[in-house]
Amino acid sequence: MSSSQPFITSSPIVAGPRRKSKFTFKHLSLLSQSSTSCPLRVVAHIDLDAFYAQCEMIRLGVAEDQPLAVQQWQGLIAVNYPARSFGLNRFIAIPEAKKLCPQLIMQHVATWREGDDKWAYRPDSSKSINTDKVSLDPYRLQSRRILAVIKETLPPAPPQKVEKAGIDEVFIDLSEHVHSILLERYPELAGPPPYDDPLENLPQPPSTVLDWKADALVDLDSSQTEDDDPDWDDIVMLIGSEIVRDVRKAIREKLKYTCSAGIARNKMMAKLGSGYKKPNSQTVVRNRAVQHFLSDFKFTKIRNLGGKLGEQVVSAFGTDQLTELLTVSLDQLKAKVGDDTGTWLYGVIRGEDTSEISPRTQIKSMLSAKSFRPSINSIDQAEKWLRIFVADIYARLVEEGVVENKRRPKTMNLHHRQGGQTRSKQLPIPSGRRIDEGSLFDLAKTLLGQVIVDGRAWPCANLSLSVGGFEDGVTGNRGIGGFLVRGDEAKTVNSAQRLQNGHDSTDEEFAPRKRRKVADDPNIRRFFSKSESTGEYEDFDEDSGLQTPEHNDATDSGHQQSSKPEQDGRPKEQELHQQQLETYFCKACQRSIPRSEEAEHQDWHFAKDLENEDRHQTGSDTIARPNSNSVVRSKRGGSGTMRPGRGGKPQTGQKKLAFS
DNA sequence: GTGGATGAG
DNA sequence: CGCTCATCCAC
Repeated sequence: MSSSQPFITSSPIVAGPRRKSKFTFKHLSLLSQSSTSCPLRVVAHIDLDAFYAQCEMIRLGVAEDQPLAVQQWQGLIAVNYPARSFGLNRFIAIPEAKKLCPQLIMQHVATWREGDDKWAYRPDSSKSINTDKVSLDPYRLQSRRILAVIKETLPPAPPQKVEKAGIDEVFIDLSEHVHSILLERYPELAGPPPYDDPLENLPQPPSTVLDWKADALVDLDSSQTEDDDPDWDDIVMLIGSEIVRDVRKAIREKLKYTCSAGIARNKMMAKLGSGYKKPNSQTVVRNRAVQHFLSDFKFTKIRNLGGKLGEQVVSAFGTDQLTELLTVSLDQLKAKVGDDTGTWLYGVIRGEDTSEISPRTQIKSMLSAKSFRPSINSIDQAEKWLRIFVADIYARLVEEGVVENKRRPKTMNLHHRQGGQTRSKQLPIPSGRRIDEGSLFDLAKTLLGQVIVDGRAWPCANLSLSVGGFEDGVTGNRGIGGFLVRGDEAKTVNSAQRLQNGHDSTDEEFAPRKRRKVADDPNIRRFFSKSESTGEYEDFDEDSGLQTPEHNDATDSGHQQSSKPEQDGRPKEQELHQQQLETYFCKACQRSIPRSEEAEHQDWHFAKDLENEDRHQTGSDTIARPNSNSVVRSKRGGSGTMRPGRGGKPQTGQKKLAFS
């Protein structure tokens, strides 16, 4: 804990130049609404340290100071921090890595293998590139567990503004939470503004020492040191930092993972902040430090400027230094990259970013793909891989709650690459019918046929299968029996859609399912439990949609077994079948329940699950709607802020009114 | 809605 | 690097 020095110290407040805060009661109100244009906004970015490597360390029970890397075929895809101190990184060749760090532990990722119906960690996987495809499922599972801990650590009040930005990172909008803590702590802010004028400035904060604990603080520009008194924007950052510290602590204590975090006024700055000091540290970027902090970066490090757009800007202005771009006028920027992108760029290099934290934690598509080292040359070969892709995707669909009709993908897509050419075809997944491996595989085969009809399809260097267009299943939760169904377009459930006894079977309906909604993720309870799939393409029994082939319960301790890196015999098929008749497998509990107790058990869940809805966000709709990144800030003159266009082509930004 | 491209991790 | 995911755009 090399704590850094507090940056803001007490100022004895004698006839300060300013008796009032520069923020107003209106700003405070905007904070409570998580307005993206609020100057007191607090956003956090949390990033797991070398995530895949940590997953493997924890799974295998490797000591924290042991160098470990995660291997995929002949490359490394993650390197933990102890290993990095030997000079290792992701792009280093394996013999090189061993030379630099002889004690390096290398763990290959889990793989799917033809003829097997589960992914597994296999001792020979790195030599099996021709028969295996990698599975990231273990990491997805861990990611869900972590997300769940984050959510349960934060106030429950829906909507929780947590955005999953990747398998190992999230953004959190802390504004509302910070606001409530602020009012508790400083009751003088709670009253109505003087003269009931929201534009009245807030009182100045008490000039106490701000205790930043162990947080890293971004240095101030030397030109800014005079304006020393803490204002409310400093206080809210401090509160945000305390919250984030609690979240990180919970992740650490409950799941053993370390992470780094950034706390700042918006997503961009929070993200830059989380990368400032790693591993296992958090960094506060106070508003007064933004410019100085940014000046150290190449603008190509900023999100959306890492690719062709960034290159375009570099070549247009002959520099990759952010500071130099600051001297470029808005009009010049617009002239080079278009109006919208130019406007976006002008703001972003000044630390402005009004993009929303969209409280979405669920994926929109899933994909299973493989590059073929020697290319493949026949339909036969292609179909073998399709079989594996389908098994992979189906297992993940099960995790998504698809068999319980919680969510459902609408389309399937097949991509095919031959040489430089990539072509794809897509088809709707027939509605009204249960999704199973057999139907998915048939669809995939159809797509394959469509892709290879015209033109040369061989040799094929890459195939990828994806499903997408997920629709929410039933989200409602009324109904004494807990029986719910969903029509194709039903987004919510009302009494008319509710069935008496759970088995109406119009052709257009999916098989009605009992409700079994678990917070977000039924699978998070089991550490590295394998996802299931039958491996065969037979239908489930119509009334046993909830059941899954039994897991091997031997490792189910709710926690990792450091002793068992490798898996694990699974039940024999016959036993499986027998078991399925007498029990059903409750994914929420991760255990088998006797048929006789099924109804009661379901009802118990039903009653239990009336909390967390991740669905409809009412949104802070005063300003912007979910997914709209664009909010106009009208500080003076009011310039629009928009997303950058793609490929240098600006896209229309939508404008929303702001305050002030 | 479809298919390609860009971008991030 | 190889694999996943998301978003946007022209059609």
